[in-house]
Amino acid sequence: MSRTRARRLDQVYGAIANPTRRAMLGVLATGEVNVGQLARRFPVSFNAVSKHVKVLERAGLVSRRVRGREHWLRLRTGPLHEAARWLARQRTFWHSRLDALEAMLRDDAPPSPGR
Amino acid sequence: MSRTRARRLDQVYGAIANPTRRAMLGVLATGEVNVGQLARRFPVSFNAVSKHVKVLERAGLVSRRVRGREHWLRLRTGPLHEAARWLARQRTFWHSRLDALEAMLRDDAPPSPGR
DNA sequence: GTGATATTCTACCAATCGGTTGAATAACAG
DNA sequence: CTGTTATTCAACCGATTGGTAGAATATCAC
Repeated sequence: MSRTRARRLDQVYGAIANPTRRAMLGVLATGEVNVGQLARRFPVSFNAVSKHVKVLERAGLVSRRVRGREHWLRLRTGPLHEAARWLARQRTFWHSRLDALEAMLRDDAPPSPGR
Repeated sequence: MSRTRARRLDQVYGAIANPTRRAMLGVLATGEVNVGQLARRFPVSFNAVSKHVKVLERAGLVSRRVRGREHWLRLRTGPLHEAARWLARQRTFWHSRLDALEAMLRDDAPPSPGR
């Protein structure tokens, strides 16, 4: 995996690791909103929301269009596709590996059938 | 979404937001390894690896079986399935919402075809 | 027992995070 | 121009993070 792709994954997973930001993406999915509208939906300060938006923006999950004094935010699904694809790929890879391993252990020497 | 499920998502996404930990999961997929074997594969101190393992463990991605003085680690795919499923569900939901929105804007008043 | 090995625990550090408040900037409304 | 509104910027705070080093603990090998 390329360095830049890895960092993008860091940023996307880091962004959605926060419940407030996950909820923000949900709001963004209903259409473009500006920062103030977004802030009114969350029990934190305007400035905190502004910071969260910047995190989402840095991860490429949100784009910003400045229209007068208002900043309109738009959900970008590209990075989500990437993140989902990486997860799915790794998941199946890991699963097949573990299945093979389990089969091997079953034939050979079960160490502790635990869990 | 339940509180505990949300926190589990926080932990899983937080865990895989780190490239070293993602790589560790890759190693774990090849079978059980103990902490020392894992540490030898990464250019950080043994203690740093021990900490990373604890993060993965707290996220439910790794289980530990103590055998004498060695701690054997095993990849747990359950939380990964959950995380992937959540991402896939949200992704399609957001996408359909955005498609509907785009269609509406196309019929009504294109604000700026942007991107 | 002694010594080596595997691991965690404790303490520390600098950086980041999620939050706040207050000031600065810029655009609208009169 | 004045004032209000929308937003960022700057500074601060306490908690967390990713890393280190050293001490403590427990197991193995002799």
